Amino acid sequence: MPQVPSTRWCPTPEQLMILEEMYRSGVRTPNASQIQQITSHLSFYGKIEGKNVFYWFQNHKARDRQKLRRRLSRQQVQVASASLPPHPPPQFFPHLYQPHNPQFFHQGGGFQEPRQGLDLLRKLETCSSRDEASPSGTSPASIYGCEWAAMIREPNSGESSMCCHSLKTLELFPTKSTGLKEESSTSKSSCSASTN
Amino acid sequence: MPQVPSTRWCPTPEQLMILEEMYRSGVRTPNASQIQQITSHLSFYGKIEGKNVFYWFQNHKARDRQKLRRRLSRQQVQVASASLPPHPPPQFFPHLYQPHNPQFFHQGGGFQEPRQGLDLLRKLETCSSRDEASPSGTSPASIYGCEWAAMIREPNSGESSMCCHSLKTLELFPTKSTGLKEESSTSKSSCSASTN
DNA sequence: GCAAATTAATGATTTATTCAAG
DNA sequence: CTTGAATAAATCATTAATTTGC
Repeated sequence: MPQVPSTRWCPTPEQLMILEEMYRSGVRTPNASQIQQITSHLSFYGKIEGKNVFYWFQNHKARDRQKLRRRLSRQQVQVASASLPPHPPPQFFPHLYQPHNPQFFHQGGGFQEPRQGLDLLRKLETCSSRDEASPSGTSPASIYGCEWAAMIREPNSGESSMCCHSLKTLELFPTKSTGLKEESSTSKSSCSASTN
Repeated sequence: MPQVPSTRWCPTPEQLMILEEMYRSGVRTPNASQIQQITSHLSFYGKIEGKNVFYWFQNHKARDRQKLRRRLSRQQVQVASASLPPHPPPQFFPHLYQPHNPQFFHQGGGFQEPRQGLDLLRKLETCSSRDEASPSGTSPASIYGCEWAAMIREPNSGESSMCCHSLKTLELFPTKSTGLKEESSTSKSSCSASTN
């Protein structure tokens, strides 16, 4: 018997076919129960574990996003180079997100990812607009009492003079434009957004 | 047409670079005037507000500490495991799979389902659906065994049977192995014989 | 034709973000 | 401010495609 039987799962064509079909149907992040069932089902076509299903969806989703992002990024670069905006608007990718397929696992009315961390970006910057219902210290509104809050309360005073960036402390940081990876301007900053 | 201009700040690579450089230089908790200056400087590279800077340093500092703590913890674990096994490493949570964990009981209840993930993964590992046992020591999580299977069991959905491949929902994926459909979409179907 | 060498895909891990609760 | 939970992003690692010299 082979000493190194198999270090990793290798999906059979049937398994792959089914997984892709599910993905096309909108499955993105199956929960434990779903993974369990999928695994059971796919095990009919070959050895498979729950983690394989989990990883598959994770990777497939990620690489799908990656593909899209790269595509958009390229477009963005073209547009940006043509206009060269002062601040490149973070390009998000409003893309795939499961249209709650009723085909798969009637749970919770078809929703699978009720609150995927997609609209996560919404919160930080909008803190001022949702400060009302803040129970206590958790909301950003609570820190508005800090000294720095006074500063940001006056966007005008700041923005009008936002142009001068010659500061003693900041001088120390040469604006060396380090080569970012790919994805152009959205590499590390990971303006990860996804739409629900 | 900037579709939904994302309500929160997304640092540009330049901004991020500068912030990180400042952090490396020792900046941790800038006061209002410092934040003001930083904001002014960074606004050259993109839209930004004082609160963004404030939050960034706050979070970055926190995560840095966390990182350090984690690293130290890991080292200690290694040393401890080599010498004495006083108690399970702090990274592990023996009670993770407790059946009363509310996370896994929302599926049928019309509740929004919280995120899943690491915990789930932990459970998924080393839970083979076929006969062959996982090669000992391949994954770092063989410690959990198949606990996840028990965990994800739904209390009242009635579909907790994972033994049969024919699941009502999965029936929808016709296992038609009509030997075809190998088009461009499955160009990645590596492995196995009948690929393309 | 064939294997060693190289490259492309992709499974599996690790790390970083994010939100929410404490 | 801290910590837990759940990803998503980044990365590592292995397998399959393919290229290449013979």
